[in-house]
Amino acid sequence: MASRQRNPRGQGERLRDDIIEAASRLLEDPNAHLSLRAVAREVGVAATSVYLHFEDVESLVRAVASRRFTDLIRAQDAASGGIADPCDRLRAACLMYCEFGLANPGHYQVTFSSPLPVSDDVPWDQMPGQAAWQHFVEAVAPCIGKDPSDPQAVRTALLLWQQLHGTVSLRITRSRFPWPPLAETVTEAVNRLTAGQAAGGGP
Amino acid sequence: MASRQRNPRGQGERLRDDIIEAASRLLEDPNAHLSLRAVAREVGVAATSVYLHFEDVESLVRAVASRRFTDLIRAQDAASGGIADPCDRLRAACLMYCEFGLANPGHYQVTFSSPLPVSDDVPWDQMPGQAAWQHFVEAVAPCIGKDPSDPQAVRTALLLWQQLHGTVSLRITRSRFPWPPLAETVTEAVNRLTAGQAAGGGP
DNA sequence: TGTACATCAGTGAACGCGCGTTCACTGATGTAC
DNA sequence: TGTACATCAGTGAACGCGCGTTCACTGATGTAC
Repeated sequence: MASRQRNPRGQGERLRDDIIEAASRLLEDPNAHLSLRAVAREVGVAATSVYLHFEDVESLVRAVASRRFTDLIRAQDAASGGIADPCDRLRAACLMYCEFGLANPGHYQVTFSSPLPVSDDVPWDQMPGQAAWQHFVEAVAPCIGKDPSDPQAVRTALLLWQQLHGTVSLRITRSRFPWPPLAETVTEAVNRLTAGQAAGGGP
Repeated sequence: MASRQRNPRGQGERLRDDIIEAASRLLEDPNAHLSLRAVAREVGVAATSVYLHFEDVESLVRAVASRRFTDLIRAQDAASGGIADPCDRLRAACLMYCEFGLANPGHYQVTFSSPLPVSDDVPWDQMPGQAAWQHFVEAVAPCIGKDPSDPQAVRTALLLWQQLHGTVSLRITRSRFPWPPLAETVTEAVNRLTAGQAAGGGP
């Protein structure tokens, strides 16, 4: 904790990085209440030093969330990389989404379940999760034979996202419920929600 | 706040009720952190008096959650009461679930999004939400022509619950997302998730 | 009818703790002249 | 080559606050004899 030594001149930004990673570590615990002083302690630095890089705890949390979002995108790409069939790819990506969330419940809460404090004047398309959402729509579209800009692709992606989020979120907070195997649930959800969409008509 | 007067002899349990309702009021605000002292202040009572009825904040939260669950069941019944067609009934109940959650985001978080602190030896079927879940399965079953005990009815109910929870939870925490009208989403979700289930085969 | 005692429904002061935030300070490393 | 100054990367003491928890106490209402 106290073992940290001062960065050399010109490398002051490195503390910023250390703070984000320390906060991230503390947020691994779901139901953790992140405090500025706890983060400073974790880094091995005076409490006041956090102010040098972050205005408040909220902007720090936002920075953590942003990093974990890129992790998620990367994990999804890795999981669906070698798969040819677009629906198989989609199923793999969805399963990975859930597995990722359940393996990192604390970070999942930060990225999705918490209100993600963002000032009111930040437009939607500049928010942390925007890139991940776009990425997901692009994974859904080919499975139902649509263009990512097609409203039907967007609607299907929305339903799927809601389903996956519900799946992860409920399994985290209601761990005592007799849940069926994850892969089974995800496969069935994807099948039902994409069924009949390729033809062009609703159910 | 200080206007409260002592209950008459034999009516000591009334304070318990007041505490639950005060806590409930404070929990209307999502992202509120409930504190014992704040509850006591809200009731108009000394901080120590809360200990007379609750061991800690967690058991108090559990009591609040339990009440809000019965509200939810009642609201669903009210919404789907006069409807004959079982699928129309189900859609109405689902829509009410979402509307209820979005109208009371704080209470929704307490009942579903928080880990609902319950000691490890309480079996699932004695947990606060169990009755609501059973009730929901019974609403889903007739729409797909199954018995509530049929595994397929349970599976469908599970997917629907996950879908609804995802819908509510994401709309609460990601209010800036360009969400489509709620009724549209719910209708489409129910249709897709129940489609083809009556016949007896999966997709 | 009187009185001692028990019970009930709370109160109020005090404690130590971690928190966010402020303020003036420090000490190493560069830069101008 | 020396020296004054500026900048950088932090530090450390202090503040007031709300919190959970403890402890002994209070004062009205009943009950036994």
